[in-house]
Amino acid sequence: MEKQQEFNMEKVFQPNQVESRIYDMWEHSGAFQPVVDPDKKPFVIVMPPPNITGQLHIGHALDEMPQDVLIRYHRMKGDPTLWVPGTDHAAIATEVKVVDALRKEGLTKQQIGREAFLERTWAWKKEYGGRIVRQLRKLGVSCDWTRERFTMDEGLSRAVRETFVRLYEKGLIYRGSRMINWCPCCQTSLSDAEVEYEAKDGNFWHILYPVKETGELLELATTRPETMLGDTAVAINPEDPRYAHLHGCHVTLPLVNKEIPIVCDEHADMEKGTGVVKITPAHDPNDFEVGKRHSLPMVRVFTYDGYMTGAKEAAENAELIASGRASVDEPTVLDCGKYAGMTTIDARKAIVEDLKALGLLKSVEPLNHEVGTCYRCHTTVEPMVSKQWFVKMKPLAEPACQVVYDGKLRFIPERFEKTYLHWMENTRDWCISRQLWWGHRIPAFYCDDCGETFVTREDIAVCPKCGRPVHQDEDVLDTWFSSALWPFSTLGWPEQTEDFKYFYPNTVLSCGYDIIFFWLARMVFSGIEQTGECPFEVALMHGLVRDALGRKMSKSLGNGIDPIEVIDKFGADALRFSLVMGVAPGSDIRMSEEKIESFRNFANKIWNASRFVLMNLQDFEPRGIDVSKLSIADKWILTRYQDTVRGVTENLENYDLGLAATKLYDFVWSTFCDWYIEIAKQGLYAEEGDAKQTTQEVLLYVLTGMLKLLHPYMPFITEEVYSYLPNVDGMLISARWPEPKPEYDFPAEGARMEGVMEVIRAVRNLRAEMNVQPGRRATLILKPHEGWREALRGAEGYFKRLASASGIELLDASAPNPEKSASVVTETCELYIPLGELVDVAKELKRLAKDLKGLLGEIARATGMLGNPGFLSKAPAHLVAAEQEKLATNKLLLEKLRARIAEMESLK
RNA sequence: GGGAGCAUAGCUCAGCUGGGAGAGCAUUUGCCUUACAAGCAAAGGGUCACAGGUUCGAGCCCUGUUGUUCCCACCA
Repeated sequence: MEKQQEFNMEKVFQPNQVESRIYDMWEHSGAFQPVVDPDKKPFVIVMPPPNITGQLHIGHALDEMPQDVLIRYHRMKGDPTLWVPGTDHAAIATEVKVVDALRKEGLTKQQIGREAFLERTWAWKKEYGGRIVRQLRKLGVSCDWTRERFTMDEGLSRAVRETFVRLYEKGLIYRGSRMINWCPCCQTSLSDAEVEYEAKDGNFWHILYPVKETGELLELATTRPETMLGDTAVAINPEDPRYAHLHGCHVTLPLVNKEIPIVCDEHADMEKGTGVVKITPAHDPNDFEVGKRHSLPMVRVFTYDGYMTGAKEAAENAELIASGRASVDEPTVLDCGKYAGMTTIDARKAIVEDLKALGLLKSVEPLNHEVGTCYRCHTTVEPMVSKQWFVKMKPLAEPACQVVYDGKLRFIPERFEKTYLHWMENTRDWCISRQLWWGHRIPAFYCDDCGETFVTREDIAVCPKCGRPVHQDEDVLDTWFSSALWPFSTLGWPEQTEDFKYFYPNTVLSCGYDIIFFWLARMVFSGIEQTGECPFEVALMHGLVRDALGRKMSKSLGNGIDPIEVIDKFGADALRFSLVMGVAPGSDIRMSEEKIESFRNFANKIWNASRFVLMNLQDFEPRGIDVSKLSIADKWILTRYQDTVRGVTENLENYDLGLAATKLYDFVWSTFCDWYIEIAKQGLYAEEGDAKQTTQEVLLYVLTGMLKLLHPYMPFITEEVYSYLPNVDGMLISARWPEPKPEYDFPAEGARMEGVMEVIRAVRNLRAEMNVQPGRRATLILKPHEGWREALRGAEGYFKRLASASGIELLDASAPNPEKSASVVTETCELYIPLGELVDVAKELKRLAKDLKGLLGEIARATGMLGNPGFLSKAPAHLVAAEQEKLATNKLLLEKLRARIAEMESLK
C-alpha cells in the first residue's frame, strides 16, 4: 500500500503548510476549467468583479463563498461548470486614487494631461490589479482563471461600444440638459443610485419676499437660502384660499432686486409651512419640473466646484449663448455680485445675514433632514442642470420587470424581488456620463463646424456630413455601464463565440443586496436588451459582514477582520465555513475571530477523525462492504450518512447553503466522531477478522463520502486528506458527488442502535451525577422491555467501551431488582447500576421524582391530544397512531418507574 | 411618507411544506480514556417581543401593537 503516505499527518492540522500547494495543483491541473458537453446544461456563474483598487476584505470572502460552494458542488455532480473571474476598472474609485498619488507629487491630472494620466492609471492597474486576484486564490476560489477578464479589456470595451451605439441608434441613449446629481468634490455627475442620503442637521429659514402689487410680505421657508439668487418664481397652490388674491402677481426677489412671478402649481403644498415655495429651477429637482411646467427661466448661481458664480462665469455663459452653441434648455449664469467667489456655505451665511439686516428673515427653525451625498466621498451632492448622456429607462425596465413576473428570474430569498421590482418600476433615466478620464470614453463625435453629433462603432476624424474635423466627447461612462454587460461581455459577446453560445445565459448570479440597483438590475435590463435573454436564472443574495457588535466593518473603527491574516492564522477552510454555516440567505452576519477559531477547531476535528481512520487502515485491503457482515452500529452510521447525503444534496439544490453546512457539521462531529469512531474501536481491536475488515470498510466509506460532502465548503483540508486515502488513484476529490439515492438504508437497525445509545447516555448521566470516576467500572444490570433483549445483549461491547461498564447482566422482568442501585427507566429497558455505598437513597428518589414528573407531563399531553375529537378526526393517521403508541409505552414506563420509586422508598 | 428585515437560552444565531423548543460560544461539574485538551463526558439555562385571530394543533400562517435595523422617496 505505497499509496498510503506515512503518517506525517501531524496531530494538529496545519493549513498554511498545504493550502498554496493544493491551490497550485488545482489550478495547473485545469480542474477549474469546464468540460464542455453539448448534451448537458452547463452551470455558470460570473464573479462580481472586484475593483482593481481593492484589497481583499472580508466582504469579498463572503461574496465568493456561496459561489464557490455552488460551483464546486455542480462540478462534482458532473455538470459542465464555469465560474468566470475578473476585475472592474471602477472609473471614479480608481481615478480618485491616482489623482491622490499625483497630488503627493505636487501634480494635478490637468497638468499631466489626459494621455499621461491614462498611462499612469494603466501602470497603476498593472501593479495593483493583480493583487486582489492573488488574494482571491488564498480563499480557494475555484474559478477558471484562463477566462479572467477586465472591464477595460479590448473585448469588453468593444461590448461597451456596441451596446452604446445600439442603444443610441434605438433612441434609448440621448444627450440633454437635465437635473443631475453633481459631486463638487469628485467634479463629476452621478447617477441617482450613486447618491446616498444621510440625515444632517440644518435649518429651516423663514424668509419674507415683498409682493410688488400689494406690498405685503410673503413668507416662505427654505433649507437652502443660498439658492435664492437663482429663484425665478414663487409658487402657491392654485386651490389655496390664503393666496387667491395673489394670482398673477409678482414678488421682488430680495438682494437681487429682480421681479419674479408668483405661479400656481400643485407642487406648493398647502399643508407645508406657509404654503409658499420659492422656485429655483437650476438647483432643485422639483423646481426644475415646476420651471418646465411654467416655462420659467433657469438661473445657475453655483460653479461646478462649489462656488458662487461671478462676472467671469456669467460672461463665458453670455458668449456661449451669443455664439449659438448653448442649447435652449441650458440655464443662464448669474453674476452673484458681492457673493461671487464665495463657497456656497459662506454665501449661505452672508445671505442670511443680509436678509436679517433687511428685516426679511422672519425666523430660523432647526431642522434635521436627509441630504444627498456622494457614495464615494460623502460630499453633499449639488443638484445641477447639466448636459449629460442618459439611458432612457422606461422601455428597458418593462421587460426587466416582466422576467420577474414570469418567474424567469428568481430571487433567493424571495423578498428581494420586491426591492428589485420597486426600483425597476420607478427608476428614472440613468445618467451615464462622468466627467472623468479613466473609463470607456463616450463614442460620440461632434463636428467642430456644423455641430452635428455622431455615435459610431469606429472612431472618426472628420465629419461624415461636412468633412470638417470632429472632436470626441471628453467624458467617460459610468463604471456600472460596463459591469452591466459582464454576464455576456466576459463570454466574448458581441461575437457569437462558442463560449457565449454555450455558457449564456448564466445560471446563478450571487451578490450582496447592497448592489441590486447598481449592478444586478442593470445586468438584467442590459442582458435582455442586448441578447434577448435574462442573463441568469437565479439571483442569490447575501448580506453584509458586521463585527461582533453588529457594526459595519470600517477602517476608521479598526474593527475590520483581514481575511488574509485570518487565513494565515486559522486556515482558509475555517474562514470559509464561518461565512456560511447557519447563515440564512440574504441576512447580515456577525464575524469575530472567536467564531473563526471554532471552525478551525472543526477543521482539526475532521483532520483527526481522518487520521484515526487512516491509522487503522494500515494493513487494509479494500474489498467493498459486505452487507451480511454489518453490525447494528455499522448499519446505523450508514443510514445516518445516507440521510446526510440526501439532506445536504437537497439543501444545495435549494440554495440553502447554511443549512447544508449545519447538517454536515453535526454529522461529522456529533454522529461520526462522537459516536461511530468510538464504536468502531470495538470492531477494529477485535481479534476476529471479519469484524475488523467490515469496520474498516465502513469507516473508509463514510469518511470518503463525508469528505466529498464537505469539499465545496472546505476544499483544502478535504483534498489533502483525500490524497491519503487508499484507492483514490491520484484522483481529485472533486471527481464525484456521492449519490443521494439510498445505497445503504437500514431504518429498523438504525432505530435499534438509537435505543442502545439512549441507555448508554443514561449510564453516563447517572455516573456523572454520582461523581463516579471513569476508571471505576461497574456491571450494568438491564431489564429489557419487550423486544429489546437481543439488541441489548448484542451491545455489551458498546456498553463496555462507551459506558465504563465491566459487563452487562440481563434480567427477566419478573426477577427481583438488585439492591443499592442507581436506576433509571429508559425506553428500552430498566437500568440498574449497583454501586453499593455510592448510592444515596434520598438523591436517587429526587432524581426518580424528576423523571416521574417528566413522564406524567408527557402522558398528560398525549392523553389530551388523543382525547380531542378534532385531533382524532383531522390529524393525519400516522400522527394519531404515533401518539397512541407513545402513550402506551409511556404508561408502561410509568408503571415501572412507580414500582421503582416504591422500592427505593422502602430502603429509606 | 412608502417598503422590507429582525425580535427564540447570558451572547451570536439556526429552526426548510404548521405536528413533542436546537446549535455554537459562555457558565458549572468530572475526565490528559491508545484520532483530537483546538479534546471527551455531563449539567443548568427559553411564557419563541406583546395582543388578538385561523386551526384538532402556531416559534412557524393572518391582523394589530411595541421595539429595533435597513432600503427607497423631489417632504420646499
